[in-house]
Amino acid sequence: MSGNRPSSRSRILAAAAALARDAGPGRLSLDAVAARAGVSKGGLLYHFPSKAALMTGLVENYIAEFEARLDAAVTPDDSGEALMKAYVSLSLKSLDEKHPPASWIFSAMAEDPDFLQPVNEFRRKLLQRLLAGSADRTKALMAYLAIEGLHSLKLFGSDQLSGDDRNAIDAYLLSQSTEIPAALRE
Amino acid sequence: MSGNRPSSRSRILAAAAALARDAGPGRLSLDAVAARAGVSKGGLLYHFPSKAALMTGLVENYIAEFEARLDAAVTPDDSGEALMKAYVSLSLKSLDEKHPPASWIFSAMAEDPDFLQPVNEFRRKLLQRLLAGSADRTKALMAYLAIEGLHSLKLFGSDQLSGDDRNAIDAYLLSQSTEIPAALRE
DNA sequence: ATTACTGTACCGTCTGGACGGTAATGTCAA
DNA sequence: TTGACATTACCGTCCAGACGGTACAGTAAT
Repeated sequence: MSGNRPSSRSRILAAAAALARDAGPGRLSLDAVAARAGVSKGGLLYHFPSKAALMTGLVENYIAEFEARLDAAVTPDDSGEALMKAYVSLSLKSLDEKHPPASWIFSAMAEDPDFLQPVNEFRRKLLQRLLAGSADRTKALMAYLAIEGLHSLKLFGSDQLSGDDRNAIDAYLLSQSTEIPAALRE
Repeated sequence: MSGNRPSSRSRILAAAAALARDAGPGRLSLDAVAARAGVSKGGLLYHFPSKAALMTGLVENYIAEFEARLDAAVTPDDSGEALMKAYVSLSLKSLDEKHPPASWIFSAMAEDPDFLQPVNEFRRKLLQRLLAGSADRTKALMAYLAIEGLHSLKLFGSDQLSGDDRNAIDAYLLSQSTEIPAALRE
């Protein structure tokens, strides 16, 4: 779907994401995005004929990128647990990136919650795969939910966790996803 | 701060929350809120002189209500673990209510992320109390994060968890928060 | 007289989006 | 080789509508 143009289209997407982060989710106007991307409004509308199309583009871009990163980390020797490990470390790592998580989500949500449907479906399937390959379903679920919680905290800009606590959780999550016997703990 | 008027003020708050849920976070206009609350726009602005005041009202109302429910469930025999137990069961229960979580959060976020600062601070203090009274800090953190994750899923309208999985998580979380020795599991 | 509104009219700003250009590049037949 | 047309990738302007907020006159209960 997405071509190999490094230029305007992807610059617009990046500008939209950055703007949602910096200016607040409700300030994501086409004018502002165009200005930030160094494109005229007409130019923006050429690539994304409506604001809805921009949002869809953001969503699809996010899913594609996440999927690619996950696939790159796992390679089809897919041992079930390997996927979980990749997911955990990828998610944890993405939390600390300079453009942390998908803050444009709020903009999409504000525009219309339905835009997130593809994301939800993608995550649903992912969780399915994660659970299918896990020795302890409840533990896997807990790990998934905890990561979701970490993302949520970050997304809402809260500063609830101390660095030590965050490290402890990271270590716990990573160790959980690597254990082989799943019966001898502590 | 909030008085004992059962009438317009609280009706407006309820209408705003309902509208954010039904019409989408971005459709929360003063006109729409006034109409839904059965109040004229002038009347709305009498109680909340600006949209910002409305948002602040929503936030304060939420915190006050949550705090009251938590206090009601725990009574100052505060055994540390008792608070965690109350928090877990209260959170789990609130997930299944007909007006599930605070969906107006997205509206506040869209308006200005700073509106959520009081919420974040409240949660931060709560987490501190939760962790202070816990035997196993990492476990407590995991429980908190998992609940956060559950809320996040609900908030984003995703349908990722099957009923069985949700039940398993509920049971696990509840059992975790009730255990006394914290060493014999399974 | 004060409180708690209702109702109407209005204003300035912002926003999505439609629209009409236009310059550069490519395609293709004569 | 050249002229005719098509496509791509934009630019800049304009507009109708929505929105937050103001102003103010009126009303009904306390």
